[in-house]
Amino acid sequence: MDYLKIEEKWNKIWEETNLYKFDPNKLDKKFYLLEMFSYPSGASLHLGHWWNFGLSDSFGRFKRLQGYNVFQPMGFDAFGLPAENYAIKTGIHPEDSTRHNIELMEKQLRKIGATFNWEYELITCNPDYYKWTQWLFIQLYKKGLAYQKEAPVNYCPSCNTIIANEQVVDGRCERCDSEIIRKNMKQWFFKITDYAEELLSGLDKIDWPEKTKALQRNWIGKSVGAEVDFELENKKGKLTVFTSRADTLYGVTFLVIAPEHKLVKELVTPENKKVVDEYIANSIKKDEITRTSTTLEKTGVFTGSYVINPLTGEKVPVFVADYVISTYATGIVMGVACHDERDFDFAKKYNLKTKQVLTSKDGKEVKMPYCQYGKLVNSEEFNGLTSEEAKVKIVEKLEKLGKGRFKTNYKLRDWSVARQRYWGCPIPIIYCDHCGTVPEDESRLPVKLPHITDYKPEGEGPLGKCDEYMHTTCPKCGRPAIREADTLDTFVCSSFYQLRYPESLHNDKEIFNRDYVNKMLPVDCYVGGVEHATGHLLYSRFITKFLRDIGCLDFDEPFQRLFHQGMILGADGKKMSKRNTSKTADDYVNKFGSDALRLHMMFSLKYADGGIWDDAGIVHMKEFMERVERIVLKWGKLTGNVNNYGAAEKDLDYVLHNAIKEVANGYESFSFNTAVAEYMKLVNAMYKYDQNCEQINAKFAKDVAKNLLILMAPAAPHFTEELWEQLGEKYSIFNQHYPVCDESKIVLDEVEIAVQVNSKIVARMLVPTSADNTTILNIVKQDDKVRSQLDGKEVLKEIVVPKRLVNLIVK
RNA sequence: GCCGGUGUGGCGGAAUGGCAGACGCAUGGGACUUAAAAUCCCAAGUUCGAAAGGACGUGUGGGUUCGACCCCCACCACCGGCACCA
Repeated sequence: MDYLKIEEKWNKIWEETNLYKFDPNKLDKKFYLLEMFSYPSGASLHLGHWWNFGLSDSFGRFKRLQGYNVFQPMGFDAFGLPAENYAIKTGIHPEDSTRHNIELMEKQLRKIGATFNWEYELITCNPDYYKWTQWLFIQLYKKGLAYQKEAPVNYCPSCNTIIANEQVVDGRCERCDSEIIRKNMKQWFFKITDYAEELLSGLDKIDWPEKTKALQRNWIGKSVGAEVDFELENKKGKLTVFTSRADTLYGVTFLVIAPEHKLVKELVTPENKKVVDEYIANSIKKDEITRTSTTLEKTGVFTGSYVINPLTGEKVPVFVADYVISTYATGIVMGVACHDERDFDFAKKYNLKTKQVLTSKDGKEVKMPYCQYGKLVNSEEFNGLTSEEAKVKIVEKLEKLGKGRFKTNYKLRDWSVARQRYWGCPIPIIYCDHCGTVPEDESRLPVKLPHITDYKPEGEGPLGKCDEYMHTTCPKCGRPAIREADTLDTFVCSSFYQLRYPESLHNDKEIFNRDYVNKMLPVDCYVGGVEHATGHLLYSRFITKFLRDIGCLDFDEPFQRLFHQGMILGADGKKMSKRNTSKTADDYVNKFGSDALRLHMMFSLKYADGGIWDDAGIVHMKEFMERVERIVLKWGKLTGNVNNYGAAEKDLDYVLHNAIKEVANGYESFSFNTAVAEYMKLVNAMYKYDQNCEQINAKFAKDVAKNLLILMAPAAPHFTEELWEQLGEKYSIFNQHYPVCDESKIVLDEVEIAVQVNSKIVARMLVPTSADNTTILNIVKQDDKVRSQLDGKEVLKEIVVPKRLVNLIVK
């Protein structure tokens, strides 16, 4: 078989006959399968793309055979730094290079022969798409969820832009590996923190890998505790701390405030000012150099001020120390030297007072610092309570005194969305001298990104240099006004694309139709890498919940099921790239065909784990296909009139129906390797039957051959379609229905059981599958070998595991 | 440090608590052939044994169970994430 020819042939026919067209009117059995769309980077498609798109496509084809109306759209996340950096490197305008790359990638993606619904293609840099990105921004702005504030941001001096927390890896830029600087800048944020609790609790109702849920939980970082107010000693005012260990409140011997905290200035007494200023200057510098080191010794300086413990009335000194983070909770921490590791180190270093307020629950002596829960001591009326009890009782008392309250904190920060770059979605905000900050009028959307030539990033949005873009009129008062020069983080663009896909064709009136989106979503299965766990996957959930709250849709979660593929790696164990693969996907396709490549990928590595690419087996996959071809063509054209259904037929039927069951299980769980193994087992059994039967039951054999083709269709689409035609069957194999497993065929009449006496196997025998436990025991006990083992001894206990094993325990 | 995951032959990898290593690669052998290629078949965890057969085997140590790769406890190694989060 000429694989290249048949691939070309069927790709063409499938396209011309619209075989995979999604029917928007048949939604009762729709299946929305989505693969994370990709950046149109300049490189040509490599094996990793085949791995990602080809294999999830096989899953889609399997669902199609099961009778689902599969919706599997494809598109491009076309804005953003990679596309722009590539453009800067090559000197070609981002728009031109992006369009060119999309064209190139699209052509190659089509070659995979995947059943993508290209007619729904989305490209995020198209005005008819980013119109809705801007619309979304405006809705968030109207609800107060898009806002500007002066905030410390991660600034990459090489890319000349602010980047999100998620894009900082070990204090470095994930793109260019430069050291990140912390800077205070006026920035646009989305208030994702408003949804922290729901983003957390929603995880319980979706079918996602535990790993990913754990990552998000960790990232959201819920911490239940209390706020406690400490009055200043000699002045009016108070310092509020957050603690999850209110049970240790009686043990507070100092307070620590973050160097960047606003109140530091007020706390510093004149005689301490010089030291404190120096310390702050130092720690801010340290921030830039080694922010992430946890082994760093705890340092700090005394401010000169004291506060009063609200319960004990004790005077407590206040320190500035950079082990306290200004952006988490209140930025002030109570120091309990005896019951916190860090506070202990700090107190020891500066010779501060310590006070033990906890002992172990069982009264054993404890070693300092004792950080576990225990029993309270030195805590007045709370003595004797457990930590768990005291955490509640103490805060209740503080509430009565008006000096504290229960409080829950989250590590999650608001989402920084502005980028000082050119190639992104323009922020639809206008600054008017009379009206202030005004969102663009929705009727004037999209705010088009101008085609400019000087797009090099220089710390401020390059759009600022484009007068025609910047100067506009205020949508409120009509007077001249200035536009926002920044563009949006691409994660904004990709936070709702799954909602827009179903209607990308025809709805230019609204972001999507409410009824229709409710029927099409959530996405039934979302496939993509785990690297987006705390980025895209969290943002999409947030935006979905927001759109629900403003009445655009009625569901809570965008992706019902999520599956992460593993990554396919080069010979050096590193991410696949041109450098570490000597052969491209095209090389393999040309030599063995795309079906063989796909089958080999499915079989040789676990989809969930990935691993190092090894092409050694691919030639054998081609041989396997030839093996299939020979037997299928032989059996499919048999004309004998033997109608016997004997032991051989029964055996083969067993293998077939077992395969029907296991192949389905394999696809459902993305265990493609075991699905392919089942094909091989079935083919082996067919050859055996072919050899061992003098006369072949032609009708039966034909049926097995056809079933094999249908089972294999998702894994080798062109190949099976061609054979299907050669058998004279009607176009197309993908209109067939996945065979039904006849359970009765995979139950054997007789089953071998092992008889154990005291856990030692003494005999093996055949018993009817239908026999119940009593019958089996009777048969067993009559057996000579068993009787001799029992030797008249009394049976204490009989265990019968149907179909497998009998165990007699004797005295 | 905390959270999550993984650990099975020379290799990729299978096993609702029930004959561990399916299926395949690499390996060895056989049939067909003048020969080779192609094709088809067989063997194969380790170890002792000529063989029949036995012993040991799923990172380590315990436990539950008639029975554990699988469940529980402790530990080790590797991978991933978070990391001074109060």
